Amino acid sequence: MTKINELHSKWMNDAAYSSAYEALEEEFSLANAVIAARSRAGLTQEALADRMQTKQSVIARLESGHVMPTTKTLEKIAKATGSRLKISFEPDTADRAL
Amino acid sequence: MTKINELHSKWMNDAAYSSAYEALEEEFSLANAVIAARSRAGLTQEALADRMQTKQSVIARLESGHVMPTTKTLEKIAKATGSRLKISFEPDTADRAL
DNA sequence: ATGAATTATAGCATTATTGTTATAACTTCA
DNA sequence: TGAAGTTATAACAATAATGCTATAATTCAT
Repeated sequence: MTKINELHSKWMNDAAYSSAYEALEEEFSLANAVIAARSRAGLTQEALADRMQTKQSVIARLESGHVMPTTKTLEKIAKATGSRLKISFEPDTADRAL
Repeated sequence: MTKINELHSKWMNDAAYSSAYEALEEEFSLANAVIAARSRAGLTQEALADRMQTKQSVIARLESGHVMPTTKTLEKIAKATGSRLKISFEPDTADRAL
């Protein structure tokens, strides 16, 4: 049981997820990106941790926004959630469409 | 003298910059992103280091691609180069335009 | 070629993230 | 309510990034 799709839809309009979406501080926004990636993949913290060969507490810590993770960790998250990590520095003054 | 704009144009078609642009490994691509951001800002490694309150060797190390920097460091780079750091996990299977 | 400027490497101390275990808090469901 | 499942916190060791100094290697201009 415990259909992960149900969990997904639950997460989509629930506590951590939606609240994280409001705050837009970089640090917090990164935590949100992690949560979003995991949510998309339909994984629990523990399941994601397993795929990353680490522990659930590590994921919780990342999603808490209390650490500034290394890009190595971000890469692992990307791979484990079936996503591609994109890091870029966008010029501040650039006034292009997207 | 030593107009940084000249340096910029020099970098634009030179060694590190263009060669880094070819290799597309994530790790190396990140180093490239750092180089590109610094290049756009028209800063030397030392000038960037100063703005980041660190040392030239640190920047060189980052651009060498031998470390997986923390997001804290990436944020500093963004601020110092007048850019905005963007980190995202893009779904692998997503087949959208951009 | 000489010298100045810029970048690359090395080594070590410091600091922060990560690994790990344990446990609490919270939610959902029977 | 009670149990299972999920997430949050704490504490500490291990690991890796960062800070720093010194110096080599490159590049560029004169």
